[in-house]
Amino acid sequence: MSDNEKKVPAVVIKRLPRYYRYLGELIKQDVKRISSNALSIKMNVTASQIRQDFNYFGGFGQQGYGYNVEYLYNEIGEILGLNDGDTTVIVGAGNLGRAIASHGAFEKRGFKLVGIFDNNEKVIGTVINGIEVMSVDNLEDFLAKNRVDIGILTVPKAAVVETAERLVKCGVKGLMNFAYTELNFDKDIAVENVHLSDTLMTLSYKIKQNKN
Amino acid sequence: MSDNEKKVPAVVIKRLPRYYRYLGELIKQDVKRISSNALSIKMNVTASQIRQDFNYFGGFGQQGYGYNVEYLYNEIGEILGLNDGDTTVIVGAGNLGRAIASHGAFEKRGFKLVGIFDNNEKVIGTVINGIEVMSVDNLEDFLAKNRVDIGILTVPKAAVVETAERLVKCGVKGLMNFAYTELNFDKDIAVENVHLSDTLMTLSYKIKQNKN
DNA sequence: TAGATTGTTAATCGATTAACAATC
DNA sequence: TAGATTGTTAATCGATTAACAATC
Repeated sequence: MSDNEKKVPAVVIKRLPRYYRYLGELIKQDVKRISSNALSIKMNVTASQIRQDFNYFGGFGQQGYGYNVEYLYNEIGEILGLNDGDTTVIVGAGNLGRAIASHGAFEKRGFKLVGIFDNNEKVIGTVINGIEVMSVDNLEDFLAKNRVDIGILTVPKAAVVETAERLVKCGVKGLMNFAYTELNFDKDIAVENVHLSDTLMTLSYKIKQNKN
Repeated sequence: MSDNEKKVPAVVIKRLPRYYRYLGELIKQDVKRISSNALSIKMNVTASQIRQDFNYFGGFGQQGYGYNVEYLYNEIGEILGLNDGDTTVIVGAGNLGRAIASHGAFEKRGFKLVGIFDNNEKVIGTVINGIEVMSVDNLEDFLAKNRVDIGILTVPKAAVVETAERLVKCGVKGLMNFAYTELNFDKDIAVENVHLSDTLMTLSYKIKQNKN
C-alpha cells in the first residue's frame, strides 16, 4: 500500500466477501450491470455505503451507468487475493478437520488444499478428498518442500499454540484457528479465530431478547 | 428490555463471548478478582471499553476492588442466556453436521442437542454422539413433540431456505446457517450466518497486505 | 442533449477513549 | 483513612449517511 492511499478500515474488508457473494449470484442470474441503489436494496445496506466502500479501491463504476457486475466481481476477488493461488494445509484430521477438507467450498474460491496432518496413527494414511493424511512429525519436512500460505488449525485447544508456532516458523503467513482460544502473532502473520461457540452464544442472546 | 434502558449495541453483544472466554480462563487459573485495567492488558482492549461494556448491564464491579471473576463470569453467561437450557437440532448430517454434532463444545456451554436430521437413507438411523439420525420427513413431528430453540443448518445451499422455513414454522426461534447464502427472517427470528469461506477470504486479503 | 448514477465532500451519527467524581 | 478502581460524563475519533457536482 502506498503512503498516499488511506488504509482501508477492517470493517470494509469484512464486507467485501459479502459483496462478492451477492455479485456471484447476480452473475448466475445473468445480470450484467447494477446500480449502487439496486444493490443496496438487495443487500439491505445503503447505496452510500456501497459507493464509499468501493471507492476505497478507486471506484469501479461509471456515472450514469452503474457497475458492470462481472468486472466488479472479478475486481473484488482480486482485492481479496483469490487469484493468488494460496495453498492451505489442515492440521487436525478429526471430525471438523475432515469436514473442512471434504467441504470443497474453499477450493471453489481459489484456495488449494495441499496437505492434511494428524498425530493419530489410526488416521494417518487414510485418504480424505484425495489427500493422504500425513503424520504431524512430517510437518516441517513437508513445509520445507511445499510453499504453504495458510494453516487451518482443527487440533485440540491444548495443541493449537505449539502447532501454530511450528507452522509460522516454516513460513506459513496466515492461520485460521478453530480452537476455543485465541492465537496472537506479530502483525506480519494474519490470524482469523473462528469461534463457533461464540456465534451460538450471540444467537442465544438474541433469542432471549426476542422473548421479552 | 424496559423502555428506559438503552439498547445494547450489537458490537457490545459480540464482545460478550470473548469476555466470557477470558474470564473462564481466569477461573481455571484460580484468579478471584481482576481490575478492568488488568483485564484490558490481557485482552488487548482499553479498560474504558470494558467498563463501558459492562455498564450497559448495570455494572458488576466494586470501586477500589475491581470485579469478582466468578461472579462476572456467571453474570455474562446469564446475559447470554447460557442458563436457559436452549435446545438445538442439526439438520444435515453430512461432514460438517456430524462434526458439529460430535464436537461437544456447544453442550459444554449449555446448549443441548436433541435431534439430528438428514434425507439420505444411508445416514438415517446411524448414531452420532448418542443420537440416532432421523429422516427430515419427521421434522415437523419431532418439533411438535419437543421444544427446540435453535436450528443448526448444515444442509446444502439449495435446501437451506426451505429447511429454515420449516423449522421456523414449527416454533424454532434461532438459526445458525452454514450454507453459502444468507437467511433473512423477520426480526423475531434470530439468525447467525456462518460463512467460513468469507473468513478465509479476509485472511487472504490480510496475507496479501502483509506481502506489500 | 437529458437523465442517470457515480465519486466525493460535508454532515451526522455512534462508538471508543479520556477524565474524574463517587465510593468501596 | 488513604489508595484503588469503578461508574459515568464529556471529548474524541471513526464510520455511516446525506447531498450534490461531475460526468458518462
